[in-house]
Amino acid sequence: MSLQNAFEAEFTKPSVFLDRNKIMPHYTPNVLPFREKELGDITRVVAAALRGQRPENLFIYGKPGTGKTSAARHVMDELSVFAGKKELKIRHVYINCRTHNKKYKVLLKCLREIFPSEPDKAFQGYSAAYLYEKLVGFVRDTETHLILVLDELDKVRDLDELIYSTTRSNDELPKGGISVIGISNNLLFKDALDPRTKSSLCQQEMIFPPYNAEQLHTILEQRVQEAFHPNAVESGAISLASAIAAQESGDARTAIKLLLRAGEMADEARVNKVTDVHVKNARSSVEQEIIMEHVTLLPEHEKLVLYTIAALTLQRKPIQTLSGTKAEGVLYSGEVYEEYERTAKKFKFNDPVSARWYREYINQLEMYGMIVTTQSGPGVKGQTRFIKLKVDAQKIKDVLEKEFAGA
DNA sequence: CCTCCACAGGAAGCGCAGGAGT
DNA sequence: ACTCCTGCGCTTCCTGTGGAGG
Repeated sequence: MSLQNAFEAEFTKPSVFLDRNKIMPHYTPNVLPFREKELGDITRVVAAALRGQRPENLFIYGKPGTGKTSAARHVMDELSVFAGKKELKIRHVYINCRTHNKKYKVLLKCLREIFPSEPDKAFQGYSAAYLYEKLVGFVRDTETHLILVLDELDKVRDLDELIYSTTRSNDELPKGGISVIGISNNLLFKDALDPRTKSSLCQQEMIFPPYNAEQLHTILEQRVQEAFHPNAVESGAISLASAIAAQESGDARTAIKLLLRAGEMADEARVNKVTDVHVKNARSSVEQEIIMEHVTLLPEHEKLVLYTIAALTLQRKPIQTLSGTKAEGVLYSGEVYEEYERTAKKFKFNDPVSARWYREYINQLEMYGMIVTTQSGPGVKGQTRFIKLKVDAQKIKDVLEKEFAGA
């Protein structure tokens, strides 16, 4: 009866997973199939540092989930190991520019990586010029080849200045130097750059093409071997997952996510085999997950509108016959707006948006695929739209209720 | 047929934050 | 560091549309 039994049950609960970590989205595998050429190219560029030359800057771009980050990290890790063995002065710092989206933040992150022993607040509050001098000073004094791997480079606001700084620094450095490996998934981004920045950053450039279904299949098979128990995944499941991902974007990350969810679903159902049915269900689950992430990023009042729709949908249990026949879960545009006004007040949000803007929100929610609307045909007075929720009402309500309460 | 209803969605304009220009 | 400008979220006002009802 005790919790010990519950723990025991959890502990010994059978699972299709051998090592779940190996199939998490952020796990970097140590083999990258179909990227031999790309790995070789990156290696060739950075290998200049082994000969004491400054590697040229490299710009990598390709769609999400094509292995750009994994490839760059893999090469750099290997390079560091090799350099360590040969006692060469080569360092690299990986920085994701989504969170470090300004020159200052990049410099700061960089210094903290290089001087981890300094107290937390070191460098905080110093000017960008000071940070820059400190970094250049480090490179000069130690004659290091420093390679900055800047992921999601297009997120940096003052990129021109950042690139200019690193380029200029190399003129002041007789030995050692700073190189940049830039990574972006925005293919148009390169053309919008300042010409000087562009020529500096794109001394070398590479494109990572999307994977096709066949390649995704191989990638998944290999991951399955590491992450799942032998024979725990049917080959049909792998085929379906790779087909879905290939059709959607050639994105290895969604393919992997798909199998992860499918595995979890098999565990929940307490079966020891992952089948294509699990993958099929996982697909909608992954889609819902993406939608849920999307929901939390919506503007406040758009969330309120969506919440209202969810609440009304739940409240209207089966079929309501107030004035004729209403199909299940279908709401009038007008009644939703009225209820939304009340909801907004209930949660202490000052003045609700106008009815006009509310309609704009409805259009947006439809575009996101969270609701569908249909024109009111004969049988209803006036011209209005019927609104129907396309995602799990209870889930939406729970998530948003928690959020409103927290705020 | 005309009118009212209950909306849809276009046009203009307003206040604000952030980027460009100086 | 200052103003200027622009884009964005939103309101106000308005015209359009399809059915209900007299």
